[in-house]
Amino acid sequence: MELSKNYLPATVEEKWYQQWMDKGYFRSKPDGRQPFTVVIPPPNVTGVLHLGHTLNETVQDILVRRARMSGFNACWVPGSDHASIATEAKVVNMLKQEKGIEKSQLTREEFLKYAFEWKDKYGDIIYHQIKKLGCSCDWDRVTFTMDDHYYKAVITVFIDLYKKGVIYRGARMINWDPKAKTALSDEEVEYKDLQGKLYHVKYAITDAKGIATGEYITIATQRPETIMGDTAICVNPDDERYAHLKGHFAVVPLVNRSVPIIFDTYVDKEFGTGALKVTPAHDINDYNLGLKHNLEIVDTLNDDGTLSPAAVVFVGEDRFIARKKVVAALAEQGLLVKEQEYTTRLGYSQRNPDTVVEPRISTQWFVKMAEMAKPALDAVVNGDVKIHPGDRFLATYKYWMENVKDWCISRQLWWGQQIPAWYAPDGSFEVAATAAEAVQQFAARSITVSAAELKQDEDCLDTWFSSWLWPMEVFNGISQPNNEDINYYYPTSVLVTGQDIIFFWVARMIMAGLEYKEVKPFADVYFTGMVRDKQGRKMSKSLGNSPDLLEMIDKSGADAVRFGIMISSPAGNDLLYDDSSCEQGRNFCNKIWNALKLVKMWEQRQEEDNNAAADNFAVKWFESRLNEVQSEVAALHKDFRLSEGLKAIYSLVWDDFCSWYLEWVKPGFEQPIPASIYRKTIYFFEQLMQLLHPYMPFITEEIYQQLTTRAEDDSLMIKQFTTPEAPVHATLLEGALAKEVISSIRDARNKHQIKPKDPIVLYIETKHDNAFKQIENMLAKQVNAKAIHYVQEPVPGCITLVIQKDKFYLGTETALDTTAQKAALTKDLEYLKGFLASVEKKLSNERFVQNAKAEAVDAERQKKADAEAKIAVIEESLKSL
RNA sequence: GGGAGCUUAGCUCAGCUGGUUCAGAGCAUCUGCCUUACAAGCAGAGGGUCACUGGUUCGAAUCCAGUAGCUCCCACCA
Repeated sequence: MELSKNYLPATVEEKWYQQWMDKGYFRSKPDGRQPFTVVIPPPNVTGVLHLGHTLNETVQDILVRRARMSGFNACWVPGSDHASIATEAKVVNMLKQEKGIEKSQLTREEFLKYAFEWKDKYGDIIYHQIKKLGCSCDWDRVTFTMDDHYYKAVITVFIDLYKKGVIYRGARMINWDPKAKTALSDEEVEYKDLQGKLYHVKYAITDAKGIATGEYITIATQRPETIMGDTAICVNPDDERYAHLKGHFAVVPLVNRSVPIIFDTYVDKEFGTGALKVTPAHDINDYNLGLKHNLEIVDTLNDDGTLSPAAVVFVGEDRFIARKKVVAALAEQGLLVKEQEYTTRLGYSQRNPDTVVEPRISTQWFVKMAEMAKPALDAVVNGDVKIHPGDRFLATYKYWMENVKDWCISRQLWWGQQIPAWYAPDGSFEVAATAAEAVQQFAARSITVSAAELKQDEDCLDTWFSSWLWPMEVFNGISQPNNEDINYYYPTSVLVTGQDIIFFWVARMIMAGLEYKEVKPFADVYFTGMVRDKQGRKMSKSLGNSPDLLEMIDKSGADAVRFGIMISSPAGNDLLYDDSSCEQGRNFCNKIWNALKLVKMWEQRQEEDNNAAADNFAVKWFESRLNEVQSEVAALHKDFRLSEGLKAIYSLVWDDFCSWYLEWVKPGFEQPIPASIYRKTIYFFEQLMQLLHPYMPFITEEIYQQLTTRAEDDSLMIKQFTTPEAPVHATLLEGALAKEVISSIRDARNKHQIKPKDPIVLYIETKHDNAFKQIENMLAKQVNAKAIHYVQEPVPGCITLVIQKDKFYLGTETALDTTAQKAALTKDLEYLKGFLASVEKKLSNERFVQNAKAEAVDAERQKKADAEAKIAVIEESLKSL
């Protein structure tokens, strides 16, 4: 069969993925082997694969494939996350834009119907993309966080934790997203620095009887629209400026409400005016002050961020418009003292990045974290769960776990697991899986209600409250404890994820795993970096700098994309994406393809021989290089240094195999090749493809199948690695010498401008003729020599080279510049003399000889001897010039 | 305000337990080649006082301290 000029990935990739699927190679069932389990970090169900995923999935596939080829029963579970808030927002948007329906017009059931339709329509897109990438997931195990069994597991855990007293319901200051109209957890708030204004506003003072003293107190605030919610003015008790105001009151402008002046050391005398307005309903600090001083709470905002009737003025206005109006009104009444530029930090909703989060008091459900955090912290500190790379995140993890706050898990959304709390008409509630169970629980408290009277909590649970069960529930580990799968596959082997969700997800999975299985959920965590563009910016839709993955694959092939992403992504570092890396990957594929074409040309030209390979220096040299890199890659994998592993393989294939080995064993034009060498070459090629397979699965399988006829069930994907033999260093030297001789002669030719087509005559002055005689033909071809002679003394009129302890004379028709030659040799000589001097200096330093390790001293002595010998040779050559 | 990390060729990074065969790799650049596997290629080359300043040591890119710059995380100062 004629092989195409260039490698064409499209058909190859399609073909092999289908075959692997058909043969069931991705499937895993518990058996006698050791499992290697990976659960995918579930992408959002309605999302599309971006470069960040691509990096993650590629890393996972490399680990899984290598494990599968190393005797493990590899199981990679794919799936997706219902992504409560993000998906609900998308569905709401879609309904509005496509059908003109507002969410408020729908019942919960109607809305969920639309949401599931949406999921059915778009949910598979991301799986297609993962398949395109070549990922070897077990597609029979696809899990979705809203699957029935998963839903049940989440509810079970909620009820269990409630019964244990870990989950509670209460009114607390939480972060409110006025756009999504839901509570958020602290982790879902992202802070950004902003240029804002600090408004100085004066409040009239009245005495204890409410009579104006004519005095004013000036406070500073960034949020004048909240003054209607003020319930006190606070000053530092040590502040002499305000000491006389004890027992006095201040009048809140615009609403003319009288509020007490209170004293607390919390207030910084130096900041602003030293007087603080206290608005317990809209600021966490004020809330805490309010609790301490028993202040009234006046909530002046609606859930959509507009002013509520409690604000009295500007009711119904958006908070930011109200701010302007309040400022104008204050100015008009002469109460605005001044405006000051001020840099501040505002919290934004992670899922609605343009929406400023509002601190708000609200009744929500919380998980007590302190208790659960302890064992999860220990697991990481004592190395039961290892974080890679290194301990870069250990400090952060520790800090977070030691200062963890309770987790707000209720969301005022419909897309998610509905909270299993049942309220009786009197407002009391029971937590139970069903209304019927709740009725019984009420009965146990002597409250008689019927199921029909009970109302289930309207809220649903935070997405992360389902994802933290992921490593267990993908194997039904919560919904059906002790089933065969969970017992076999859990704990998983390694978790590959982005460092940005260490608290959202990683830490909480460790907590849940320890709570419900009493075993950590994974042995290793591998953090990949952020994907950035060439300018170092994060990839984002709004910047439009996120390339389309499918386009990339269409253009260069999945292998090339995988290569590009891995080669530019050192362990844990940010990935700076650049088209040129994928191009490098594509070029690499083409290189491999062409090596195949070359080798295939020899197939019909084999000539039976007497095992020439056994004695061939090129074969021996490459074999030891191969072994060396095989061991190196294995070692690198243990540390998750995948990018370095790929680099090593790349260089082995391109430089050692293609540039040196194949050139060395390549027969002349239409000449035969010794069969033993041909067989060795095929074997090497196969080994290379196997080593590379986890990184670039498609092309390696294709080459493997092309190299020779294979049995029906012979696939590189499941071919097991054999243990590499110990490297043979002796033969390495010979190869290394040959490389050096060839490169040096080529360099000399270049420097003396000898045209590539002009042959030279090569004279070799050496003590070991035999070594060179064996490689004579190859050498002649590699440096374009028409003849090789062995001499005992310098040949006049030639270019002289000294390589190790041998001398080479290049005879040429081209006119030579002896001065240049002399200059070159002199340069070498100077370097060597300098080198020798430093070695001698070191050796003459008694303290070095006494204190340094014996090997170090010996090494220096050896260096000295070598340098001296070489200097002698060069001096001799110079003389003869 | 607290913590962590980074600073090595134009760019992205290796360099583990300190020793001038460790100052490296890839990409980029330059030179010469359409040599019958590959121009998506081949053969070569140039390029860095290892951020700065001290210290430890016989010896430091490598260990320690300080300085500067960058990045990230955390934090309730209006």
